[in-house]
Amino acid sequence: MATGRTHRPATRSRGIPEATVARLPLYLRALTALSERSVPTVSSEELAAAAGVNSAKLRKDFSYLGSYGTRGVGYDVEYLVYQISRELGLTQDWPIVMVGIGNLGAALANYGGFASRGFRVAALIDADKSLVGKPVAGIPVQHIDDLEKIVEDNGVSIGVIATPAGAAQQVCDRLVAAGVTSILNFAPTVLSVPEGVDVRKVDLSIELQILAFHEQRKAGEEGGGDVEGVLPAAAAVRSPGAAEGAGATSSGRKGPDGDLPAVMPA
Amino acid sequence: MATGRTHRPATRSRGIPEATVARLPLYLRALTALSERSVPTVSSEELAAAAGVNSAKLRKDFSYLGSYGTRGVGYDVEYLVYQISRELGLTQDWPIVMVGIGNLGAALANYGGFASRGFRVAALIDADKSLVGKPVAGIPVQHIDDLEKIVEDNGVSIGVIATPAGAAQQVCDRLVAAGVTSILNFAPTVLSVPEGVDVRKVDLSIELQILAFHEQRKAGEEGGGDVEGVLPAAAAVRSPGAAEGAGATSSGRKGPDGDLPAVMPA
DNA sequence: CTCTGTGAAGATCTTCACAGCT
DNA sequence: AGCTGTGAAGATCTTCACAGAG
Repeated sequence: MATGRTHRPATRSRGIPEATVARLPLYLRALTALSERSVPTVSSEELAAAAGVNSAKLRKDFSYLGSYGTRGVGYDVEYLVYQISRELGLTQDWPIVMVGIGNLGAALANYGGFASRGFRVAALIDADKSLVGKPVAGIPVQHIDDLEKIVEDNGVSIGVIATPAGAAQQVCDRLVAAGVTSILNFAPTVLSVPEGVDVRKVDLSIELQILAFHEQRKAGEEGGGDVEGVLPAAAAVRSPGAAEGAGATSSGRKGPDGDLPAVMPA
Repeated sequence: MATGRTHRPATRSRGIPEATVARLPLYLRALTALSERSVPTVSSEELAAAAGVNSAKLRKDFSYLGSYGTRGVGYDVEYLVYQISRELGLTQDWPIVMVGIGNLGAALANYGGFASRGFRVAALIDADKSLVGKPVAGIPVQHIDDLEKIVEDNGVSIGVIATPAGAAQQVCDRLVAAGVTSILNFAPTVLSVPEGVDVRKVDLSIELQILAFHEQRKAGEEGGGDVEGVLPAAAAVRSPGAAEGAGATSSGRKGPDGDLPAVMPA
């Protein structure tokens, strides 16, 4: 998980397992697709296949939400879409601010998925004055000097950081001070936040490194000479479904030459 | 997992837990930073703090790699950087191809983290002919018709998909057929791949939804019991912060495949 | 009979706490 | 002393397999 300053303490209240929460969006997407095709019901088997998980896991996940299925039949698509949306809090409007409008920030701003899922880009913020006023994805970029005001005026509680690594912590501190309590961090840095603030991190460098690890394992190795225990013939490979991540991984590292802002500064 | 068996993740001395592998890049980044400051050694406590994990976990993780520390002292930074790099397979060159050069693809291509170690963008590929030949991040975009040739000529085994959701599976199939065995998918779709191929997914929409879930939790139970949901009639809209919006969401219609392209179509 | 919901078993991952090297 | 390395306990997550609703 990518929760920054973890929160283990809290009372084990009526909670849905974190692993399950991480999969709900996946189910929701599959269900939405079915809904658009006017499919009325699905079995756990079918839905699981569409979401890329196994059916037992899916049924177990749903069991934490309640008994929304019908034995011998399956699940009502519309009803389930609604229940999951509600559970995820998507039945309400979430204004978000995005800080750092470089290549990545622009790509994120253009990401259609926001609007359709209860998220609304309330503001785009950057430190580069030459960008201010310029519209990106139809939204004019505002200067970072106004960050606090923007957050407060819009009642923003979720912020997205797509600045270079060096600016991330500072931006994070300001967002938190202004009232943001959930942050999605694209900068390759570990953010430290006070308790109560959630941080999820997305870093492509880490993802690539993990792939490289497995790739290395697949390709026969040369000098290494470890192998020994590997089964001949078919090497054990991770099941594709397992690659599904709770998302959030993190990191990236500095390079000899350039640092690696998650994206270009401006 | 689509069809078959779940593989027994072969338990061998060389088998590093997946959770550990996912953290190695984090440690590597922290170590690289220390290395650049010419710090000779670090204790598990210090390094753990820099990486954002607890020290017991870090020591346990390192124990899978071997005994690279010195009791009473700590770990030699340079040595550890090397060992982790080697373990992750970063001591070799990994040519990668990126398919789908829209906003996101361009952002990724410009991502400095690639070049700085192990990864090399061998080619940028897009289906849009008007983009072909145009340099992005200094690399000329090539047409997707040449995908197979490009992959083969460059010995590419890792591909990055940043196309719209609708094109992802097809691109994936072609990459795999051409020899790619590891894929980093940014398109909001579940890719199905043959056994032996690894897929990792990065999905912004999912990350935001997970944050929304936790955010909703924090918002407190100001209202009263949520529970018991009725069918999607009037969605309850509750604003998290001060101001508020009124967009109900749930199952709004939107793009073609019900989902959002990770970025502008290529 | 079909397919959900779930107790229980199994597999992983995390944390503790301390033996043992330096 | 200080700090690593690790068995063992604990917490989570996954999978099995079947009772039982429809």
